[in-house]
Amino acid sequence: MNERQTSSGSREVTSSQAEQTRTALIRAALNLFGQKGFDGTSTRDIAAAANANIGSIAYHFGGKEGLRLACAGFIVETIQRIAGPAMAAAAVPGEGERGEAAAMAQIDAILQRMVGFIVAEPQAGEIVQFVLRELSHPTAALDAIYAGVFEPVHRRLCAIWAAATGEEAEAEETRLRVFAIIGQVVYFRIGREAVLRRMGWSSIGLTEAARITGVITENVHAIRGAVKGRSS
Amino acid sequence: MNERQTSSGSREVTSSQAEQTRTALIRAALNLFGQKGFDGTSTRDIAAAANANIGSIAYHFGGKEGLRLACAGFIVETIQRIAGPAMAAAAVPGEGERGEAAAMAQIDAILQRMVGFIVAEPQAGEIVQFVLRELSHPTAALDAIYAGVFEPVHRRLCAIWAAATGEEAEAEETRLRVFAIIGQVVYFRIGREAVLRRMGWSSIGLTEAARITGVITENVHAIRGAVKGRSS
DNA sequence: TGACATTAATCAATCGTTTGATTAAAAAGG
DNA sequence: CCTTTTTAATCAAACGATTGATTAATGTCA
Repeated sequence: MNERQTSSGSREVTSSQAEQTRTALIRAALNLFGQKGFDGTSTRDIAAAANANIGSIAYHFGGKEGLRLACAGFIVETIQRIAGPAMAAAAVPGEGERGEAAAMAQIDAILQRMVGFIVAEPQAGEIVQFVLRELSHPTAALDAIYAGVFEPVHRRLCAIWAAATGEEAEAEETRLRVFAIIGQVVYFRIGREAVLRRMGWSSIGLTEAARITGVITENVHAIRGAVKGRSS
Repeated sequence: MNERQTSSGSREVTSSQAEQTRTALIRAALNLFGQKGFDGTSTRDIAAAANANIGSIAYHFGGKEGLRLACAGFIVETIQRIAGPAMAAAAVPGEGERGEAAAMAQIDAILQRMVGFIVAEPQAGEIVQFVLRELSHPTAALDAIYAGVFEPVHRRLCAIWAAATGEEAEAEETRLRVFAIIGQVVYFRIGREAVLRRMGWSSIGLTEAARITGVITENVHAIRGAVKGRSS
């Protein structure tokens, strides 16, 4: 009942009217859920923001809960699309110090991307907010996001960190270390309001993001140095 | 209408019946707000959990919004009470390397306390959750929490960090650095669900908190070393 | 007694969902 | 090729339930 027909051959592949309605609802819901929370958002607001009818939500997604799950799917697709390239294997340039330096350079690039996206990007704010709410109140939507984003990204970062330090990628310590590094980035979004007030900033744009990236990059390099120098 | 009487002299100082109702409502609200969010919590649930009548909320706090503000006040009092001693001036034992080592030792102690409280303490979870929700959706309650907790704690940490590194306490870089350090701790609460799944943990107790503290402490020491060694 | 506190009942408003009618387009039949 | 039938999609309207707030009556102490 919910699935669009994919029947005979000669049919317009590009967004049917129904597809437009679906994506409009998802976009609106993602925005409102992130901004006012799931419970704080009414289906009427979503429908109005999407220029769709209230009944469309039940028709296309089975209800408000189904729409939330669809938002999670949209997020997974989006993140995989924009974060995939930066996380790619980078054709491991070799073992030894050459490889370590290359891995560290990749970490720098990823950090810059992460800060730019998570902290500064305005259009990504709704996604981050949505995920943060899911993290503090897990539903089935989090399962999809964890499996599609958190798990693969964290695992990849652990591998790169291992390549940069010589540690074991899946060691408990490495996994915790990577979480701590991610935390440095993410907190500037979670604690955004506190950061703005304490720093006297009115917003976090490119300039402020660059300052944040500088400090965090310096931190990560220091940590890497300590971990590496520990073996001696 | 909202204020409790503080009338004649010979009155039992210990919790009057009204005072009990007030604190019961605040405790219940704090718990439920943190668990299900402000919009997700009904005044009926709060009253039921506090064994009080629905009307009591309007009577004592003027409404649901007033109760949220009262929760913020309760949080400020609580944090100041349990975090105050650890943050205290520690009677600065002197300048030079002696002072730096002492400051670093105090940072270690504070880190351990912070992780233990923010990440592991179950009864503090509701407070953290409440604050996190306020951070992502600021109301007047956040103003109280920022002024009573965030600002003084962050400022104090900056001062201690300055004493441990020789940097300037209120420099932009120092403030950002302290935020990054706090972020390492806080993320293990925000991303709790993701951490649990990735680490294969079923909960974060004393054992897990100790592992986290170990990694973060190592990180902070590495960062301090890099910042100090930079001047050469 | 009189001010404070609690209670049950009720209010209008809003919630998510469901309904039946309507439209447009594709499928089927000859 | 034209007609008939079926299906997908949207819409306005209304549903029952729940929301925060208010009220008037009652209870409770000093």
